[in-house]
Amino acid sequence: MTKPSLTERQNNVYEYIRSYIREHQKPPTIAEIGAALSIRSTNGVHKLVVVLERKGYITRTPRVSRGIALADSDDPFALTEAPPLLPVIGRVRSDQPDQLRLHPAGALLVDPRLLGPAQANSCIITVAGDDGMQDLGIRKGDFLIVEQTDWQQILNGELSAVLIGERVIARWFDFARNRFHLRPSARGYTDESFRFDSPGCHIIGRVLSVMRKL
Amino acid sequence: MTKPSLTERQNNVYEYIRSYIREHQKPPTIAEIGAALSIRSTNGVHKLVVVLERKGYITRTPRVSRGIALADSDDPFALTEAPPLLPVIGRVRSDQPDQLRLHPAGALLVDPRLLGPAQANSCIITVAGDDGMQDLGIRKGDFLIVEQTDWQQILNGELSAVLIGERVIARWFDFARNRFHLRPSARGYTDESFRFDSPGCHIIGRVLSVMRKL
DNA sequence: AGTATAGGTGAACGTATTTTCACCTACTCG
DNA sequence: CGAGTAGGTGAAAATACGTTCACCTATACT
Repeated sequence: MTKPSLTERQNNVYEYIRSYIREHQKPPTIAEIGAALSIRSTNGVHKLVVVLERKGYITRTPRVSRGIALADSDDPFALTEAPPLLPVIGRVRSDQPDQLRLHPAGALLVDPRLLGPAQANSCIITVAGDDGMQDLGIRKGDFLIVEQTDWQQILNGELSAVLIGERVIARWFDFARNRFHLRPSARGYTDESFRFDSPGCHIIGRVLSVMRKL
Repeated sequence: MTKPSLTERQNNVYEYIRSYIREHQKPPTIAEIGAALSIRSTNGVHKLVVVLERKGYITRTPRVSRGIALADSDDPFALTEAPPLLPVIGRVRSDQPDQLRLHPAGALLVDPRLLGPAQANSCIITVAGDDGMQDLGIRKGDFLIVEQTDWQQILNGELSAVLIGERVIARWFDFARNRFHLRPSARGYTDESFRFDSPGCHIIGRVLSVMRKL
């Protein structure tokens, strides 16, 4: 898919945007482009920028300052293929599961292959809160890559991440007769079950991968 | 030149800025930081950001939108530095340990923090060849991030990756009386020991982290 | 008890930035 | 010629964004 060619003036703008991003690590404002190319009216720049977007050279976020991004996927300065940086979830109360993505305790870079078919923007990282899945090789403190899903989408027998109280635990998932049954794999832990609408228990999603720093 | 330490909240802000830049190729606005960390007043964010600047973690351009930049040029998340892509080692014979980095079976992107202080270019990824460290949560098939080192640099009691025959296994390392003692953690596996110059056994290095795709 | 520090709220203010409007100039093409 | 396109000026409107002010709540320290 080859893009429409640019006029000389359009190319000037495009090249300036690239060089500005390389130098400043952020896109220029409309006015900055104008100053660099001696265009006195921001409107003149605006029109050029609109054309660049229509021709597919850049993308823009309306009404956002510095809302220009390079579209060119094989451009070394574009944000293409930025490896997924997943938020590591800190302490969250199970009665506020919607705050899961807030208060991230940090973020970890992961290889997209650890996510399988899941979309990176629906994945988060939690910390295993107990040793209930020790026989599976999951230990307390391990990082769990979790695909956030509705509990309806988790199949019986899949490994799920569950928020109980303020901690996240991994368990085999089993839904029957209006109740979750959460089965551990380790001796010393017992099955627990909750009503699907229980306030003390929130199914976060499917566990995709495990990481541990020794 | 070590910087003053950050409070938890300050660190939240700093990490968010880093991840935002990584994802969007431009710094966040004050309001965006607030939204992400559930700070309703831009002033609350502003104060945190001012502290980050005073402590030397970021630099700012006054009154300019998205005027935040990471100060730390050797920051692992700076755009200039590519995230480490470690080779995944395929089958290698223990009598040819120097071919470890040849014929990689692939490569995985890892977060530099999983490496700890180790240099990325001395690290490789191997696949655990047995369940001898099951009690440590390492199972056959797991990816092991290994810092390649001389066996002399491994301390007794550290977890080592060892090439025996054609497979890599993880074991507790113990050197005494001119012999390696390799201790498993799982029942059903027995200690093995080798002379330090034994041809059938090659110490690859220290195990830093474990990853597993479920 | 008194004080300092970290972290907030909510509202106001001023500037930065994008967007739009009316109108202009030069060039190309049928 | 008449119409369309590219690129512009200048000004005004509409937000986005950074900064500041007054005041509040914890927690730690002396």
